[in-house]
Amino acid sequence: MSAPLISAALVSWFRQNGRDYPWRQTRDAYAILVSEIMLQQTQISTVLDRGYYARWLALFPDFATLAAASESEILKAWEGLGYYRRARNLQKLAQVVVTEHGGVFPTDPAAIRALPGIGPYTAGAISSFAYGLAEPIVDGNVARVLSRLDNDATPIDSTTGSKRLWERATELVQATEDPRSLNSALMELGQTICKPTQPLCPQCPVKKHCRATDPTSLPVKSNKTQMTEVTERVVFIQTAEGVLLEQETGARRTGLWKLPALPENLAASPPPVLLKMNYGITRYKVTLWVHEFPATAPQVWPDNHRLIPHRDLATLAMPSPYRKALDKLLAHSAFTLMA
DNA sequence: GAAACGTGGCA
DNA sequence: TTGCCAAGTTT
Repeated sequence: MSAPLISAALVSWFRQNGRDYPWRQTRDAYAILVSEIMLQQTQISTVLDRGYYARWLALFPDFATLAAASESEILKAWEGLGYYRRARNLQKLAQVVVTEHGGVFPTDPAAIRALPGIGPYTAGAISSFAYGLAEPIVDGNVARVLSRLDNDATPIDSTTGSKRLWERATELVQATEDPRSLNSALMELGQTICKPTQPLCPQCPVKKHCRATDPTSLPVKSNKTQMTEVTERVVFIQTAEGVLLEQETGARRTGLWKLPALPENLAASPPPVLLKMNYGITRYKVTLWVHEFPATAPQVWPDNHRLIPHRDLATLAMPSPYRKALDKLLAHSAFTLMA
């Protein structure tokens, strides 16, 4: 369909209705990059209202500072945002920019795409937002908008569907003199008008061009991963000196701290329960049991276990469920008052 | 190409 | 309370 007309209507709409976010007040590639990585699979309100974005830029104002930071500083600044690999990759990226690009972020889309943690969406976003290049973007919002516009029920997570979306996004962004506004408009339209459950079609700037007969039935997604229930048992061990924590070493939340796992030899007859919590992580529904640990059962803890002084607890990076559990446990603890 | 990877908000 | 969704990338 008529890409120039659709693009023009979107750009015009965005210029009048676009919201004023911090990352739209700058063309600094670093500041825009940080926003794009933080916002992956994460709501704007989380990033802004909880201070992550401003705090990160204050702690790590440029590539050189971020490249030289410690892993613990980075993880602490990211604590609560989830998908912690994003933070690691962001630092790797900063180190690559410093060592291989002379400290200057590349302007070539292919070079941007090659950086760690940068996929097709983020490469297009930075290319257009920071440099004004006519590079396409397809995120969850854009996929919804485009599939409705074309009334296309091809699953957006299929190869065919994805290819089609990127072609359409390319067509639209190349049909305007203002790629920055066009890409912003596509996302913001999905966010404010072309919403998942209650689209505001009467207010839509491209309703004349929209073929959707049943907007809420789109987009179609094929993959549905099954949730699995799991039980997790940990222990709360506290002395006057501090709390015993375990640093994760696996492939997931490596480097983050948690309550120590209940030793295998006690799993058969677990000690009394102090706290029970439910939380979800990716495809798992976890029931977390926090157990007492019998003083009569001395234990040699592996090397990744440390007795953390009370005053240092807040400086460590912990995944949200453990942070919440620890806060509750300490609220009822006599030692806390002494810390 | 499927699965893994966090978390908070909302219907 | 449960399920789905939100500016995706990596393996």
